[in-house]
Parts: sequence; C-alpha cells; structure tokens
Amino acid sequence: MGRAPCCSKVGLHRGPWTPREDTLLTNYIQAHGEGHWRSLPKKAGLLRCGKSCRLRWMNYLRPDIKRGNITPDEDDLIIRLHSLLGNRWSLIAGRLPGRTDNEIKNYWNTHLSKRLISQGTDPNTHKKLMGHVVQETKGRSNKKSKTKKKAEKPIRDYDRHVEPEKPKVHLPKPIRVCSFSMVRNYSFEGIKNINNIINITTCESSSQEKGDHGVDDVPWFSFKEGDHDHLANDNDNDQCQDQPYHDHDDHLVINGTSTTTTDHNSTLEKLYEEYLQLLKTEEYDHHDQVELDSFAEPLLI
DNA sequence: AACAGGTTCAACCGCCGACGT
DNA sequence: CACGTCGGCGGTTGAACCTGT
Repeated sequence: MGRAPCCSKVGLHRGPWTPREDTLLTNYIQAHGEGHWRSLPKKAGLLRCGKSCRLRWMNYLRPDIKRGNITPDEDDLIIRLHSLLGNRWSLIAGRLPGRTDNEIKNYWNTHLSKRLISQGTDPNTHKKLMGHVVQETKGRSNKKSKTKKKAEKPIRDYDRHVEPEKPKVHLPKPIRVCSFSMVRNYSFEGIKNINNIINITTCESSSQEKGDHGVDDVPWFSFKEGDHDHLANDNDNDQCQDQPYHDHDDHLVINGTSTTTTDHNSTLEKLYEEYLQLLKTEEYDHHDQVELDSFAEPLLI
C-alpha cells in the first residue's frame, strides 16, 4: 500500500491558513468542485499539500458548516451516538448537520468526556464508574461562573459565523460503506438495531442540507428499495458480498443473511434506553451478556 | 502587570481501504 | 496479484487564549 507524501515536502506552507489561501481554495472549489485534492493545490495556486487543502475545506471553508454553540440537544445526540459508535467521529458528524468530525472530536475531548466523568460515567464505555464521587466539573466553565465579567471571546476562525439553531438530525454525507466493518458478520439482532438507528437518524432528512458531495438524501445505511446503489457507491450494479442490499421481496441481505426491513418505528432513544436497561438489570446474567454483545457488537465493531 | 497552569481548537500525522493499472 | 495513488479517518500536537493568583 503506497503512502502519499504529505506536507513534509519541502516548499509547502504549513500551519494556520491565511485569508488569501482561504480565498484561493474557496474560489477554486467553487469553480471546479471538490475532489482531486492532490492536484488541486497546484491548480489553485496554493503552496499546500492536498491533504491540507481538503482538511481546510472540510473543517472550515465549506459553506454549510455551522460552528460553535453546540446545543444541549446536539450534546445529547453526540453522547448517544458515541455510546453506540465509539470514536467514529465522521459517522457521528454525519448525523449532525453542519458539524465536522474534527469539531465533534474536539468537543468530545474537551467537554463531553469530562462531563461524563464528572457525572460518574466512563466516557469510553458509557458505563457507570465504580466508586465515583460526583464532583464539580473542573475547567473553564466553572471558572467562568466565578468571574464577575465574562471576558470577550477572542476572534478566531471558530467565531466567524455562529448560527445557533436547533439541531436537525440528518442523513450523512456518503461514505464508502463497503469498507465499513459494521456490515460484516451481523447477528440478526444487530441488523434490526441498525434499522432502528436508521430510523431515528433519518427522520428529519427532509431538512438536510446539501452534503459535501452535493448529494441529497444519500443515507449512511439506506435500506430502502433500490438504495443499495448508494451503498455500493461507485459500483454500478453488482452487489458486493459484504454490502447490504435488498432482494426483490424487500428483504435486506447482508452476508447472505436475509431479513425484513419493515420494523422502522423504534427510535434510537428507545434502543438506547433498552440497552441501558439491559445493562442495569439485576437478572442480567452471562447468557444475557452474550445476547447483549451480539445486540451491540454490530454497532460498535 | 506578570506569571503559571489549564483549555480550546486548527492543523498535522500516520494509517487504512478502495481503486486503478 | 502486486503495487502505487488517493481520499478519508482518528489520534495527537502546539499555539493562542483564558483564568486565577
């Protein structure tokens, strides 16, 4: 597997982007579209590596990006999605319109993980910590509350456009599903639970903003009739063995296993509650553990 | 005012899988 | 099948900033 040479190449700019570089990149992408990151810097007149350009565009310059002011609803959704998906920031970001994986990752590391710890929850496992003593969250937020007057925030990239608005759960940008390990080795329960996730995360898709590829309504996992083309991404018609698809009876087929997709009524909240209930249940024995693992495994692996 | 320590977040690094040849 | 390229991802870093003393 070849390794792309990157910014270490001599002669390329590194570090913070200048307004001029931003303009050049934005103008080029507006004129020619995204992609071909490797050749983009040269064509755009930038002394940056392609990766750096892509990162700058994806995490900051994209017009649909919403920055700052993560709402409590978004907080909650991030925590729930993290409990199911782990550190799959791009997938989590895909469910939050205008949020980038980098922003969510940063937010998790600086806010949410600390908050969970302070609430006695292990941010990695989302299980209650043993022997936890609830204590005040250490950090700036508490310090701020002691401050007489809140200092004015510095003007950073972060603050250029702040649009607090109610989060809309939306369909994520299309990804290469074929490589996504969740589709492998499902148990039947796991498949049903993924359907539950699909249900909650697509319920407001009508308000979805344009994806970064300019494709609307391309689901993360679309199990609707005919949508397997999206899952196959660039594959024209052949159904990859590892990819879920529908047969003619609207049965989902994953790794040769077929099931129905009619049960789309449960919400992620319900799923999550049930999962937590199972964890808390006194009668939760080893057998249940095995079942629960098969329940959650497809979501976590 | 100066300093130390903590926090934030943009950017970089290194790895991986898909894909083309 | 092997190899190289590309796009994408998660982890990490470090400069800029904030707060308390």
